[in-house]
Amino acid sequence: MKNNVKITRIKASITQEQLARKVGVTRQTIGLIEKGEYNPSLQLCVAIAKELNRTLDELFWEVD
Amino acid sequence: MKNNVKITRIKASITQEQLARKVGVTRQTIGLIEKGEYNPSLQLCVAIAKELNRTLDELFWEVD
DNA sequence: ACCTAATGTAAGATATAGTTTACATATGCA
DNA sequence: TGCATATGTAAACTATATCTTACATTAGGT
Repeated sequence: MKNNVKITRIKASITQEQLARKVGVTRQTIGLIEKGEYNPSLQLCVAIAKELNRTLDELFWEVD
Repeated sequence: MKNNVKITRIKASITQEQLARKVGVTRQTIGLIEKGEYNPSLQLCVAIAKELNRTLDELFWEVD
């Protein structure tokens, strides 16, 4: 479940905590997704993408 | 959780059962995803997209 | 009308995403 | 050095995606 969330979030200059609040999950959940240790729900992926002004493909499609 | 899975699957001329087997879930799961009643995992979305020769965005991004 | 394949749907069980709480560590700044 | 913010991580809990089994319905073909 590798993805571009971490690099994109850092470019956007927001913390895990801020992103988590915006998309309605906890900081830990964002941390685990960034590490690729979770298989997040589609709904959450969409929320994260919108918050970071990206699309699903940009964050989650064929990373690596 | 509206999406383009059903229309894309039908265009590809395969049944729910066939798609389900290919991506490793049951027919019921595909049926509920097509109805928009599930919030599928990213992993499953990716598997479905690849099987239907589409990307995440084409099947799940800003449908409607 | 009959038969078959495809789909809709529902109840109970299981796996795992996501939460909560808590503590440790790293980093920048006064 | 000391403090505050950001992040890593872990255990126990809760919510829900997904499975299993089962039956009903629909549509196409003969």
